[in-house]
Order: sequence, then structure tokens, then C-alpha cells
Amino acid sequence: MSPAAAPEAVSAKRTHLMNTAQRLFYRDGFRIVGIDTLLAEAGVAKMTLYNHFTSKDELIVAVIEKLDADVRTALAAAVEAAGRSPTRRLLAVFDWLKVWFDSADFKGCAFIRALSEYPDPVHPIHRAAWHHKEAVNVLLTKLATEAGASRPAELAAALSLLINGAILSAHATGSSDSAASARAAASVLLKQATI
Amino acid sequence: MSPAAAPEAVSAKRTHLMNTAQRLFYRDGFRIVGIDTLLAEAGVAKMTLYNHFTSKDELIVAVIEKLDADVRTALAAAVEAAGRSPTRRLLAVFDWLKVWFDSADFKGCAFIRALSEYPDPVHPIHRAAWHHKEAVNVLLTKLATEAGASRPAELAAALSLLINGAILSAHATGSSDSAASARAAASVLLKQATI
DNA sequence: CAAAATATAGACAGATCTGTCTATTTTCTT
DNA sequence: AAGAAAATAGACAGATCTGTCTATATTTTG
Repeated sequence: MSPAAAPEAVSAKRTHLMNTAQRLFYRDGFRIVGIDTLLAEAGVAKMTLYNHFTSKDELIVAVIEKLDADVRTALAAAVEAAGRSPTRRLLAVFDWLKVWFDSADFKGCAFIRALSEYPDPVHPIHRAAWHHKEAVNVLLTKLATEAGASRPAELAAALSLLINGAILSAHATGSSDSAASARAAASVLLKQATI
Repeated sequence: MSPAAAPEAVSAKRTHLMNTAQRLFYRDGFRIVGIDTLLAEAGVAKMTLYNHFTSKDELIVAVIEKLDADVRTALAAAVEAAGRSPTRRLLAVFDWLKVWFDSADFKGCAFIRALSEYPDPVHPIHRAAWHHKEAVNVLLTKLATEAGASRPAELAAALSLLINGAILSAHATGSSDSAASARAAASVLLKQATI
């Protein structure tokens, strides 16, 4: 009724475009998927895209930021579902990884792939992708603190390395074994950090 | 004199082309660097390229395989230079990482970036890149065995995750700190594995 | 219902891409 | 010095790319 009553869903077309973009970019790659392919798949006119985004790069950044929010929400939910034991909560991250690795359309990490497709560290897409990894690291630091690690930031840094390494390995091998390797290593590091 | 006397250096032009390709691909990316750009930079005719390689993809695979050999040689040398202590030899890998991260033109790992630019796991470029990571893992397993790890393959797997995670982090942050994080974690895991 | 905002199809520009072909020149080998 | 092999420049095809523009149609809003 009054202005600013309905944020509306931002725009159905915009959302649909971003969903299709996310799916195609993840399946085939950011650079290889062209605007025309995306528009045909989404069934949306070209000018609609360019009315919502000034460029393909801006669309990619928007997709990455949306995915960042979604992944963080899912990860936080997985941690919550693990109960109250700080150790279990921390290790739940690695169980969550395994489930992800075993999912049908798993093709690595969209953020890591974005970092690599846009290797210039000052590129907005590169930065947006890394921002997600930093956010996850903040969560890990919190979990490490709650688990009583003597130097939580240090433990979280190591866990981040294990996680990203495990994602890479799972992508290349098609196996989810790296989740167990990472979990086992994380468990050792956690014990060592809480002595 | 007799046939097969001189493998020749395979071909000076071919080598020069591959060197230029490696440099440009690493600097800017495999997909973004076009054949024409590469040829202009190398000062080589297009038909020379297509006489040595059937396609751009084949050139990329050749570049990756050459880089694989070079990196493995450098890594082995770094290990040898670390002396005879098995622990020192294993941890030398992480010191070598730090030097690499701090080098002027460091832009992440060409193999990881190739994996991400060609995300389809059956793509020849993806496979060639992963082959390198497997070869490094073999070296790590050997070092873990010599260091007396009870389950060397398990330790090597964890070290591989730390290494690849550290490379990603160094690329995105521009800092070599992740080498120290990975080294510290590796040290803990090694001690735990040799109790 | 009328006005304003949004979406449409599709042509278009201009650049780029990989790979092929040809005709000429340079380099190597004997 | 002569013949074979390798490299050259550059045109060319045909496809693709991002982004712009226009004129029409649809949807939303007051």
C-alpha cells in the first residue's frame, strides 16, 4: 500500500535469469557460457538482462554473491543440526562436504573455479569469490573458539586449507574420499589445539 | 651422423612457442589468451603452430605436461637440498611453497587453474592437470614413508589437501602466510602419524 | 481505462575466436 | 650447390562473442 511496502522479490525475471546463469556457469564455466546461450536457456530477452545488469561480469558477481549467501546458510544449518557438542559441530562441516561431493551434479567449487577463471586478484569476480572463502573462515574461527582451541584463528586457517584442498580433490577424482581425509586431519589438528 | 643421433631439442620453434604459451596462459588464463595473441607475442606464424600441434587444446596439454616435469624436478631438488633428515625433507616442501608464493609473478597454480577452466573431469586438459597433482602425491607418500608415518598414504593425502589449499589462499590473498599455516599443520600431522 | 514501466524479438556493430589454405621464402641437409 | 623440409605472411571461412538499438507488445500501477 504505502511505498516500499513490497520489496517485491526484487524481480521475477532477474531471479530467474540468475538461477539459470548459476546452473549453466556451474555446469560449464563462466567464460565458456555466452550471453546468448544463457538467454536462450532462460527464455528471456537480451535487453532484459542488460536492464538488470550492466555487463556479464556484473551478472556473474551477482550470481556469486547470491550463491555465497545460500552456501553460508546451508553450512550454518548443517552445523546447527549437529547438536551442541563443539567438536561435533566443527566436524559437521566435513560431513556436510562429503554429502555435497556425493551429490549428482557436483563439479567442484564455483568460487574456486571463479578464482581460477578470473586469476587477476583485483578482478571483481575474483574478489567476490574470495570473499566467500573469507566468510567461511570466519565461521570456522568461531567454531574453533567454541571448541576451545588455544589459537582459533590458526586452527581455522588450517581447516580452510583442508576444506579447499578436499573440494579440489573431489572435483578432479570424482570421489568423496577427500572429505574423510580432511575430516581425519581436522580431528587431529583440533585435538592438538585443545590440549 | 647416424640417424637418430640428434633428438635435436625437438624443435626450437616448438619450444619457443610452448615457452611463450606457458607465460601468457599463466599470466592471463588458458581460455582468454587467443592463438593470435600468442603467435604475435611469440613472433611465429600460425601454420607453424598447427604443424606442431593439431589444436589449441593439444598445445595446452603439452604446456601442462612440460610444466609438470619442470615442477617435479624443482620440487625434488628442493627436497634433496634439505639434507637427510626425513622430517626436514618433508617439511622442505612447504618452505619451497613459501618461496614460490613470494615470487614476483606468482598467480596461483597453473594446474589448479587448468582444472577450473576445464571443469569437465574427462577433458584431456583437466586430466593432464590432475595427473601432476597425483604425481606430487606419490612424492609425498614416499617422503611420509621415509619419515616413518604409520599410514603414509593417509598422511600424504592430508598433506596434498594442505598444499593445494595453501596455493589457493596465496593466490587470492597475495600473501605467503598460508605456506606457514600449512607447514605448521603438516608438522602436527607428521608428529601424530609417527607416534 | 490510461499512463508508465517492463519485457519482447531481432537486427546490428564490431570485435574476436579457431583452424585452413596458398604461395613464397628461409633454413637445413646432403 | 641442389633438393627437401620448415617457416613465413596473410587472406579466408564460419562461428562466436558482448553489448546496443529500435520498434512493438505486455504488464503493472495509479
